[in-house]
Amino acid sequence: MQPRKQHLIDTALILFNQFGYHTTGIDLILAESGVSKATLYKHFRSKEALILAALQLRHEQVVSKLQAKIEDNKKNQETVDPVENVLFIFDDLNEWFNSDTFFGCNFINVSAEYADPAHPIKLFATKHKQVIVDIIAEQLATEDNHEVNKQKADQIGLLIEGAIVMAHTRGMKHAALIAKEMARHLL
Amino acid sequence: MQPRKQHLIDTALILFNQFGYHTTGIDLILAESGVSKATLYKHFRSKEALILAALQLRHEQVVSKLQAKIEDNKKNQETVDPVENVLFIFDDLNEWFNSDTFFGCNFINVSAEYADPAHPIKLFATKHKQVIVDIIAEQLATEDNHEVNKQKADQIGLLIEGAIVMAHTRGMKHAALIAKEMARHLL
DNA sequence: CTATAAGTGAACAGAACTGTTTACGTCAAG
DNA sequence: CTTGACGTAAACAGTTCTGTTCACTTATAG
Repeated sequence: MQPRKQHLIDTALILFNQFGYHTTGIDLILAESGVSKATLYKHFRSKEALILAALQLRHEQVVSKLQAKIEDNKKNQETVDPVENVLFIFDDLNEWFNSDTFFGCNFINVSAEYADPAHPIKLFATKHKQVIVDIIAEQLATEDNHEVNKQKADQIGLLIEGAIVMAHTRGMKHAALIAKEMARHLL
Repeated sequence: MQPRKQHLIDTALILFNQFGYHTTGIDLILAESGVSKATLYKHFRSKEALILAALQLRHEQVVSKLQAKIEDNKKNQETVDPVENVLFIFDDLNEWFNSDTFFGCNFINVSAEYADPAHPIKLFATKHKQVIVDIIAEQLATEDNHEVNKQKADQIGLLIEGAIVMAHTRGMKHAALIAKEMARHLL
C-alpha cells in the first residue's frame, strides 16, 4: 500500500466518523491529508470507494483488537472463563466512550446515512456487526448447546449497540458500565 | 396549521426517515408532496427548520402514543403493575420493526448525520431520548428509592436503543422480543 | 544518468442543492 | 365584488460537490 493511499484512508476514517459521511466532502479530506485530488482519484475511483476502504480499515482495527484481547485473556487464565472473556469488551467500550475520539460507531452512523439495505456501504456495515457477534458467540461456546450461545451473543450484541447509542446521542459516557452490569446479570 | 404546511411536514418526516436527511433534497419533498418551492419557503425559512418541524412531529407521535398506552393499561388494571406498564413498550417496538415503515429511529439517525453536539438538530434528538427515559422512570416509580428507578429506566432505554439498532443495521426484526426477555429478566 | 512511477497544482466540467424572486392564479370572507 | 391570504410555476442566483484533465515536478531504482 502506497503511503499516500494509506494516509488518505486514515484521514478519511477520522473525518467521516467525526463529521459524517455526507457532510465530509472530498476537499476537506484532501486539505486535511495534504494530498492532491488527482492522487485521490488515482487510488480510488469514487468517494464511495474511499468510504468502503475507510470502513474496511475500521473493521480490521476492531476485529484485531478484539481478538488480541481474547488471546491475551486466555494466556493469563489457567481456567478459561467464558463470561470474563466477554465482559472485558465493555471495559474497552468504556475507555472508548471516555476518549476524545468517540463520535459514535462508524457502522451505526453509516447505516443511518445509507439507508438502502442493498447499498454496498450498508451491506458492509451489516456484515461487520455480524462478524462481531459471531466472535462473541465463539467465546461463549461451551461443549454443548450452540443455539443458546448464539442467543446470548445476540443479547451481548444488543447491549453493545445500546451502550454506543446511549453514549453518542445522550452523551452518557458511563453507558458501557451500565451495559456491563446488565451483561453480568444475564450471563 | 395550514394544510399545505402540515402536508409538507408529514411528507418530509417520511422521506427523511426513509432516505436520510442529507440525501433527501428539498426538490424530492416538493415533488412528493406536490407543493411548490415558494410555499415551502413561506412556511419554513430553511431546510433545517423543516427538519426540526418533522422531528417535532415525530416526537409528539411517539410521546402521545406512549402515554395513551400507559393510560390504557392503568384503566384495565385493578392493581398497577409497574413492570407490565413498561414491558408493553417492546411489543410496540416489535410491531414497528415488522411494519413496512421501519427505517430506524429518526433521532438516532439524525444524530449520526448532525454530529456536532451543539447543533440544534442534535440537541433536539438528545432531548427526545431523555424525555422517553423520564417517562419510563415515572412508570417504574414506587413509593421509595427514586435513584434505583432512574437506573432501571436507563437500562430499559439502553435495551430500546439496542433493539432499534439491531433491527435496523442487522435487519433482525425480532430484536424487540430479545430485548423484552432481557428487560423482564432485569426488572 | 535516465527511465519510470508517483505526486502536485490548478483549472474546469457537470451535477445537485438551497434559497430567491417575479408574475400570475384561486377562492373565501367581508 | 373586491380584497387579501394562500398557492403555483418557472427562471435564476449562488454555492458546493464529485470527478477529470493536463502540464509540471519529484524521487528512486537500474
